[in-house]
Amino acid sequence: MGKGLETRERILAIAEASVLAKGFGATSIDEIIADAGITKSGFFYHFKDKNELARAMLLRYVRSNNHLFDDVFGRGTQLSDDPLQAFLIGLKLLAEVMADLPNGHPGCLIASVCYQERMFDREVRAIAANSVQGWNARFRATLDEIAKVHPPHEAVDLDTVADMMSCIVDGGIIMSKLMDDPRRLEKQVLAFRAFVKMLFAPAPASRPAHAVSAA
Amino acid sequence: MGKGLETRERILAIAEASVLAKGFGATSIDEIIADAGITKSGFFYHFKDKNELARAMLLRYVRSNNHLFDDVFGRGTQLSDDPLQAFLIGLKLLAEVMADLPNGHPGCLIASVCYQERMFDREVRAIAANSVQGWNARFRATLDEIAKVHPPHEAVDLDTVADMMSCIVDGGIIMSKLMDDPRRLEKQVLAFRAFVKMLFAPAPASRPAHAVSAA
DNA sequence: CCGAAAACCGTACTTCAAGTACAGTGTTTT
DNA sequence: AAAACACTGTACTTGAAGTACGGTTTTCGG
Repeated sequence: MGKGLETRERILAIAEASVLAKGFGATSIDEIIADAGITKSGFFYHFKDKNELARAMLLRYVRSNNHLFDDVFGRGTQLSDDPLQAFLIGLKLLAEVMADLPNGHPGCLIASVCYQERMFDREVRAIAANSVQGWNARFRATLDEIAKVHPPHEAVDLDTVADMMSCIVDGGIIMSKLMDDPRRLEKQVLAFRAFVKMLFAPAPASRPAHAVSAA
Repeated sequence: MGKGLETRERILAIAEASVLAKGFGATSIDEIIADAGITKSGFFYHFKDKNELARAMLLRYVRSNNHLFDDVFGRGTQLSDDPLQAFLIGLKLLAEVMADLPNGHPGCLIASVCYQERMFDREVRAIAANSVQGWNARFRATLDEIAKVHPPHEAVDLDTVADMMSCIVDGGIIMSKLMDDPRRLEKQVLAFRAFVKMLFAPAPASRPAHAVSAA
């Protein structure tokens, strides 16, 4: 990585942390440059204004999230030929990754943008919307594969189940941040996993409906 | 309502809309007072600073949300003696309310605070955390009632299922705002409803496991 | 090793919002 | 009629966003 890209990356990382902690409007350029050890001129050399910073931050975030999903669900398909088992393995791995973040999940930039939409131009909002749409389509395709082999037990819309994945993660992040308990997010992902399992897994004949109680 | 309270309420409503659209840090007092038709002095007569405004906004939001929950789930218990059916009715009503909001759900102030935590003092963050904790406890109690009558089919942690309710709503709000489609939120609530149903409802003997396909 | 492009630094400035301070005014309540 | 309430008006300080632009150092291909 060249020196220019390195500085740019440092700015983006610092800005992301600040935006997730204080919001975009309250993130000051003076603070960013102080943390990055550069001057204001240096900042504006890399980004012509705050909107360009936002665009770059978002693209960076989306790329890293895509890598994460490729990683965990790719591993899932390596470990099982059954699409349902592969997805369940991927969800378990995802939950583990979420739980292993040292200070908990720092937050979802997409959600942050969503709650400050009027601060951004159309392009930034489009990046956010398209990314989520892409993730939903990805999960929808996975669910289709599963449904081909394991017809669902309940007549639910698979698009909605695919959406649910993103909703659970975003909601789980909020919950875990609010309660200052990283494990809340892990548990939500595992609860979604249980939902998928209940929806598609063949009913085990050995376990009658009333045998298990969690109360 | 006295004249003072009326102005105060007007300020809070305008501020809430602005915070949900732009974030707390980017919400300017000048804009609020312009919309409210008062002067800056008038604003500071009601709230000594922005943190006091945040505190009042949050309390207002929590109260109105509590009323909504009391309303829909209260109606549910009126309409059925079975705790599961009552909860399912409440969820259906909640989904309807969410879908009937004219411009979609404006956003969750708790989530907004969560994504701008460093902007607020400890008290504001405590209000947010306690409120969600309260809702979780409420849903947990409901689930306990249900589990007494209908033992769950899967060994899931009921605290996590209770959390899931808030997660789905917050995630659904983000999703529907992002996609500019209010029905996304409604569908998420109904999907959670399907989850609860699958978890507790007695398996209908008339419908074998492989009879339904949504693909 | 040299020159040009890249990657900055320094200074000065304008604009705008947050928040403070405080004196004054009309209205309502007791 | 007095006091409390609900504001208005003016003036100020502080700080961040963003502009402008000239100067300096570092890097890298030829």
